[in-house]
Amino acid sequence: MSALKPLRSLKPRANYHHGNLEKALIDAATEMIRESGVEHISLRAVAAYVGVSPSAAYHYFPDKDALISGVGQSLFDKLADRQEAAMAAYPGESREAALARFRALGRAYFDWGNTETNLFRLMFGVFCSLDQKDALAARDESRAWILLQRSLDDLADRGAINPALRPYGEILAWSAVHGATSLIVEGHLPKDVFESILDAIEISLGVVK
Amino acid sequence: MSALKPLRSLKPRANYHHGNLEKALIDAATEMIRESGVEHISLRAVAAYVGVSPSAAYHYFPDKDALISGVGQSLFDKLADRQEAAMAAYPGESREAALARFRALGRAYFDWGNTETNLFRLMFGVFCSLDQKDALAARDESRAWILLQRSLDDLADRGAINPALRPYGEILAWSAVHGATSLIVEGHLPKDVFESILDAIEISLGVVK
DNA sequence: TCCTAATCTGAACGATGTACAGATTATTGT
DNA sequence: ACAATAATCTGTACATCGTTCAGATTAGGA
Repeated sequence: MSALKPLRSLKPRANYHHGNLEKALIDAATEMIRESGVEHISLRAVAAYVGVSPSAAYHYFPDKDALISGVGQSLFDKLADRQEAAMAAYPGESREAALARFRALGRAYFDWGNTETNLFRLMFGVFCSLDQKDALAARDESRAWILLQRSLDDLADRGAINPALRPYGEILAWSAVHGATSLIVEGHLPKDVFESILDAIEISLGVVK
Repeated sequence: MSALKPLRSLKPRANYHHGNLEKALIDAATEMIRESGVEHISLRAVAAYVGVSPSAAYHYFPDKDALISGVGQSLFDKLADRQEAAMAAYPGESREAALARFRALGRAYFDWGNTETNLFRLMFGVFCSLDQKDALAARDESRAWILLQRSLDDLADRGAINPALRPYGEILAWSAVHGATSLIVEGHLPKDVFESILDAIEISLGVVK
C-alpha cells in the first residue's frame, strides 16, 4: 500500500482553475479504488489527492456516486486494451490462430479480474448497473463487446464453430467467462478451473479442431 | 419503499436485554438491505429498527462489516430453500425429470437474482469474499452447492450426461448460471437469454435427451 | 438476597457527503 | 486594453455515520 499523498501541494500553481479537473478526479478516483476498493474511498480523499477542495467535485459530478460511476464506465475501455494486446500475441489467418485469439480474449478477462480485482468489482457492481436500455446501448458500443463479436465472427468464417450455434456465442462466452472470473475472484472457486471453462465454451459452440 | 419504522417502540418491554439481539439484528439488516441495497444501510438505522442503541450491536459484531457479512452468509441457505422448492415441482426417477430438476435449479438461481437483486449482490460482493481456503470450505458445506452436486450425480446415474464431462459439471453450471444472472441483473444482457444459457450448459455436458 | 457477569445506554469524537455563499480567475465583447 | 460576465474553486456549515467508552440496567447463580 503506497502513500497516496496529495500531488498538487508540490506545484507552485494556485489552486484555482486546475485545468482538467474532471479527468483528474476520475484518474485519482480510479487509482484510489484500484488500491483500496470502492467501499473505502471518500470524495474528500479523492479531492485532497488532486489538491482541490471537496466542493470542487460538485461542478462536474452531481454526487459521489456519479464520480464512481464515471470511473466504472471508463474501465470497460481499459479492459478492451488488455484484451486487444492479449489477442495480438496470436496473429494469423488459420483456424488455430482464431481459436487461440478467442481463448486469449477470455483469459485476458480473467487476468483483469485477478490482477485488478477492485476495479473488476466496480465495473460489475451496483454503481455501474444501468437501466436495460442504456446498458444494452452502452454495451453495443463498448470495444470489449465488439472484440467478442469479431472473434466469434472469425471463428464462424473459418468454420471453426457450429454455424447454428453462432448466435449464442456472445452471451454464452461472456456469461461463462464472467461467472467463472467472478466466482474465482471472490474465492468461491479455485483458480485452476478457468481453463476448463474455456474448454466447455468451445464444446458448447461446437468447435471442431 | 415501505417505512421501516422502529418496531420495539410499540412493545411495552424495557430496552435492556432484548432476548436474541444477534438474530434480530441480522434479520433487520437483511430486510433493510433487501429493500435499499447494502450500500444504503447504516448500523444506526438497523439498531433503531430493532429498537436498540447503536452501541448494542458491538457486543455481537466487531464492526458494521461483520454484521453485513453475517447477513450474507445466512443468505446462501435461503437461496438453497428456493432451489429445493423449485426442484420439488419435478419429482420422478426418469431422465426427463432429472433434467427438469437440473434446469429448475439454475432457474431458481436466476429468479433469486432477479427478485432479490439487493441480496444477490450482497452474497457475491466484497463483504462475502473470503480467503480461498475458508470460502472453499464454506462452499463445500453449503446446501446450494450440495444440491448442485446431487443434481449432477442424478444426471450421471441416469446416463443423461457424458460421464467423462461429469467432473466439470459443477464449475461449468455454476459459472454459466452465475455469470448470466449477474450480467442480466446489472442490465448488461437482456433477460430472455437465460434459457439459452441452460441449453448451452446441457450441450457442454453432453446431454443426451 | 446479594454479587457478578452479561447486556445495553448515552455522550462523545473524528470523518463523511453535501449545500451554499462568496472568492478567484478566465473569457468575451467592445 | 479594459470592464463585464461566466466559469471555477474555496470555506464554512450541517446532519449523519461508524466507533469508543464509561456507566446504567438487568439476569441468574451463590
